Amino acid sequence: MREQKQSTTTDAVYDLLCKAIIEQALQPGMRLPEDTVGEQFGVSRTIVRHALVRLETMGLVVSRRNRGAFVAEPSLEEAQQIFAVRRCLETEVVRIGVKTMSEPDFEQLEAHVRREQAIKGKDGPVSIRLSGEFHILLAQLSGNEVLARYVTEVVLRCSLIMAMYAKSHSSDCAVDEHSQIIQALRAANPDRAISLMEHHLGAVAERAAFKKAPDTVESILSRYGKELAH
Amino acid sequence: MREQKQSTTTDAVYDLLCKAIIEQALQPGMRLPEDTVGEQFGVSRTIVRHALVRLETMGLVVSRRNRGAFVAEPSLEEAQQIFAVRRCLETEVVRIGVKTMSEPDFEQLEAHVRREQAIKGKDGPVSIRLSGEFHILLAQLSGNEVLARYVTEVVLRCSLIMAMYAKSHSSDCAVDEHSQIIQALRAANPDRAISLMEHHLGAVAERAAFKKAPDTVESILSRYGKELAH
DNA sequence: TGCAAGATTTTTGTATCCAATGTGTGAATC
DNA sequence: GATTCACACATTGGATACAAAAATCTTGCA
Repeated sequence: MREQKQSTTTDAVYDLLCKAIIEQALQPGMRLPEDTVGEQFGVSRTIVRHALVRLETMGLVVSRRNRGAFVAEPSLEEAQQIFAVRRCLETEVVRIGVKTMSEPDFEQLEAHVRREQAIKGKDGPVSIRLSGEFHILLAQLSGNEVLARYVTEVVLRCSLIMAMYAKSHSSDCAVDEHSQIIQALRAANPDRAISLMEHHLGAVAERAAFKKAPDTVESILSRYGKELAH
Repeated sequence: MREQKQSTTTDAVYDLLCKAIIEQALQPGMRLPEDTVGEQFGVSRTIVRHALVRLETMGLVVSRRNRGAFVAEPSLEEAQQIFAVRRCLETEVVRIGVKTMSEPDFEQLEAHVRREQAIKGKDGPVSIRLSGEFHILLAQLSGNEVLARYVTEVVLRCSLIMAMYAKSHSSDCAVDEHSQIIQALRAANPDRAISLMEHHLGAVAERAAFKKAPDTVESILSRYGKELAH
């Protein structure tokens, strides 16, 4: 999910936490006490803190002073903003992609889509993660590493949003759309690739925007529950 | 430059280092030993490390394992990539801005431009910083906080790039262009605003791309100097 | 019984300490 | 005299320890 150079302990903890959040093992609003996490992974708080700092700058956790870190609970407004940025960035990805990508890249993407199809409908959270990783891979293959980093960030945050708001991630059409995007890229058809991407992201955003009620109320209550309950 | 809520010591150190790098007080390639920085600011290495982690995720410093942190020296290729992302993001800023921004926002921007004009030509590094802060302010006024955060990042990195590659930052035209962008926004003319922004960033990127020789060779030599000198 | 104020406990913020790794210098050998 | 190896030094990676702040629990009082 990240660069492989010389992974330090911090990187490992970061990756694990990241994955756990995306796969909803750690749910939005959940507290992340430093020593609890540290004990679980067998590392000291120092490491955990570093990982949490990185997760915070990414927007996957928020931390309040002297209160600790919590898994982020993006509001609907924030979600809209993230989707807007994502649309903007990914449009750029395909714009570059049609010019720079070649056959091996397409094959790599298709291999990924096959993996998505294999797990389709079986494991929701993993399905969401794989779906996101398609976009991350696409961004990486564009060759612009800076762009890829930002896309990685917004995609991860979108995964969190989907986990929060989309009741059941019906990823059926999504996988198909991924294939179509690859085809448009292979055909070096920028307009079609861009419009497909826009449509695809629009669909994803809509799925998120409508099914909001149940999970959200609960998670908000979990924050203010003490005051409201009395 | 960042959120004001409850700034911890780490935030303060981060801000100072950030500013120092942007204003070229800390030049590209310069080492940042943790305890040296810590002594200067009167804090322990722990704090400095956290600040450095954040600066690294932002791309302003790079750190090599067991070697320490260095002020980043973006390559020309990296610079191109950053500019591409910046163009993409800032285009989105004005696209949103023409729809959401109102008179008070324009006045705030104009006030900033006046500050830019006041210092024009006097203090190069500060001029670069102010020039960048115009774009950051613009992004913040767009209302999309996520977008604003990314714009902040790329603008800061661009400032570093300008510091490295642009021999003398002739900000004369830049300030004018800022004013023109405000006018286009006020006239709610998206096409003109976007094209102005594109042109403006294109000009900035070009200034960076052409004047590369002297500073770069020097800074590269400073890294490999030991081997080459013998 | 309900509220409030203080004490306790938990958890973060920060500093210091030890170990591991990389760098540079210097001596020994070819 | 040049090259290579080894040892000492400096600096980071990581863990532990201490202090401060927040949350919780308890107890006293109305």
